[in-house]
Amino acid sequence: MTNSKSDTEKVILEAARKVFIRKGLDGARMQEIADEAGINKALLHYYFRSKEKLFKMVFREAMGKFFPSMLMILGSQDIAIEKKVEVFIEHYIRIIQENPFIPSFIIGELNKNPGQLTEFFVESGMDTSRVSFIIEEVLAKELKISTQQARHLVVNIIALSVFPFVSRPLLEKIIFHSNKDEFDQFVSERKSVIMNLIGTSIYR
Amino acid sequence: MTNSKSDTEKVILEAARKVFIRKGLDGARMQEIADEAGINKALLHYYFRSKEKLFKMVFREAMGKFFPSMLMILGSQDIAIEKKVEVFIEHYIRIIQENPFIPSFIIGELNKNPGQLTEFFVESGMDTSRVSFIIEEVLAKELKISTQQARHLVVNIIALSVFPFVSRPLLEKIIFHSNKDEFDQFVSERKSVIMNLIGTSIYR
DNA sequence: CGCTGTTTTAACTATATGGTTAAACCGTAC
DNA sequence: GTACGGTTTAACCATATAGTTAAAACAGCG
Repeated sequence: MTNSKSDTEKVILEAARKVFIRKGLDGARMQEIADEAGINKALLHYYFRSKEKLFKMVFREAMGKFFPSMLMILGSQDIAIEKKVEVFIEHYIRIIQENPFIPSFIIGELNKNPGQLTEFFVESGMDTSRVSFIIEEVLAKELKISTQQARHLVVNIIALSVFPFVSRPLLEKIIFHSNKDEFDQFVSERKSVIMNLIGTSIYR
Repeated sequence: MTNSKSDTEKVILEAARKVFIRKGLDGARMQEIADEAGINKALLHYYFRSKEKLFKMVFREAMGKFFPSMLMILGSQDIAIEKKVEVFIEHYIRIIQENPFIPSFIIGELNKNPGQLTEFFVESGMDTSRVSFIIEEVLAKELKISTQQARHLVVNIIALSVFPFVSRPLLEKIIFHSNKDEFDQFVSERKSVIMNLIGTSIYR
């Protein structure tokens, strides 16, 4: 058996992450998570009380991989805005590549339970006024564009970065004829494609 | 009771569409679909055999809303390519606005069962070689760009069109402070933002 | 060692779920 | 009216599921 309480919690969380992210809340089974963790199912309840509480932790953690660091990059004061956008794109694509299933997981679960899941995330400390500040006072000001244009910019970057991953099964099948190497090549080009596209809109 | 077999099938399909698209395969309950349809649950099995078969029909139908018409628009021979891209973007955004939950549904379900769901769609008649033809022989040729660039273009258009909808709960909360009117205003601007962005990359 | 608190286990529970069954009902044709 | 095939219903069923329970096992301390 594991050495201590914190190890068991960790083992459970790791297993839950794997299972929830691929199966979603409804599709995941507590026994499956227990099997993945190599523990007795009753421990899930002992440590986390319920399936939903366990899911909440995994969901918040998943969200937390994507948003806070974006604030840090765009909010930093010692880099030129164009460079910040570049680093942001680079960073974003890298995070997605390291966690390719998380965007689909978030999108799918949000569709099923938008209200509560958004609250889970906001509760976790997401500072929405900080986001607005970054968009209005940093992006818009430094790029000399309107707040709304800055919003569009952020959404465009995220959209262009995320989409190939969330639609991967389809793109591979339909456009790349199940050729994974070609798809991977396509993905490796995304950074420069996005930079060019976004770059022209910033400089225009 | 309904008048005939075809009415009962229709009523079931409509109810199943509503429930599956919001709850997904695992989250939807057969009793819930029966309640939504106002029929006895056993009829679901009588007409459609199983939950999965019913889901398959709904999934294929949902996919069918998004892809075939894109081929028609881009494949038509009597419009200038730039106009075709414009009509494509316009059409795509309109379809999404009319079916705002479908993209999230597709993305979420694909994450859970990529192999089989992709097959469901391909089985339904999606002509992947026709897609390649459109990308290579129409888009790439007419725009005088490489096949790979044409692929990026299609993915960019879809990404920019779809993303605000799949991330709506979050965007509304984080960027628009739950102001639905502002979000709707933002969405209404997407067409022109996307056209400008894509337009500059086409003409560059 | 005994005690206490914590962790883990195996068995159990109440309820839900997708699916089945048999009979009742309906519409049509003779 | 009867017979027949198709549709619908209410009850039922086998299994799965999240969660509970009580006891065993463990760890640390005096």
